[in-house]
Amino acid sequence: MSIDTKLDMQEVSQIMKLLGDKTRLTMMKMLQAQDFCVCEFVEIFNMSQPAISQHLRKLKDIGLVKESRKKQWIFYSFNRDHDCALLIEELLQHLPDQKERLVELEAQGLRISCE
Amino acid sequence: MSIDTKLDMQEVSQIMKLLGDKTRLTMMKMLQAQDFCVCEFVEIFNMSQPAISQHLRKLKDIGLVKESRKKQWIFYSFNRDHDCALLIEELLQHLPDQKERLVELEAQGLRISCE
DNA sequence: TACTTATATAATTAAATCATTATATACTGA
DNA sequence: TCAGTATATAATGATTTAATTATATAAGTA
Repeated sequence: MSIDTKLDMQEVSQIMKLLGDKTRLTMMKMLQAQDFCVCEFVEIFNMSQPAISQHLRKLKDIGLVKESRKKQWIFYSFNRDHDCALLIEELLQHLPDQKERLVELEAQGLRISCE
Repeated sequence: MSIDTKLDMQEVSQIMKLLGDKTRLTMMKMLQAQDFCVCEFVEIFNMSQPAISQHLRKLKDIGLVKESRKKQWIFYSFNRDHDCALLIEELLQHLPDQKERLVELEAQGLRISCE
């Protein structure tokens, strides 16, 4: 049932703690589908920019997301190389996709496309 | 990939928050294999009885465990009827079994058997 | 270079969390 | 009924968490 050799209790509980916040859990669900930059999340969650930055930092510190700069924006992506990536992806499968949030963002013309 | 129709973000994040504590996560892993009573957990985790009771209460309040009295003991069991039971069981599969803890408990003669 | 936009960090505060001690409740058996 | 054991609840305090405001850094552009 698990491809990973068994994971560490300590590590998994820390990750669960991070996913125990609705904002971060939703972020991860969205990042499973595509990358987002900070300012998009600010709009999506209607939350202050530092609050968003701090959530992303926690996710980054524990290795669940990676960041990469593109032009003036910093995009965050799901880190599928993480030890617990499989566990997390399984978990996220149980959650509703957040399409409406993306649709709304696009409707407001706030989607950042960068290529 | 999921049998459950999609779960609620709010509910899942609350559950993840509960599993974000190493003691509770370990409890759930152990309860996946068999039932335990409070005093066994007190020994296993080497923690005060009220601390254990309060962890179990949180798990019970959110519906992850059920309790049943047997003689003077109260046994806790994994509630497989919970909405999120499947998700949780999947998650727990990734964790190492806690056999050593049980072995140690038995070695100390502190396992409560009740039938 | 100076201005604007995007993001990060620091300081602060309110609320939540977790363990402890003290106490109450409930069952068992003499 | 009383004593002992098992468990729950309440009160308290230390620590952590998550948001805010203020400020710093870095890139883009006129």
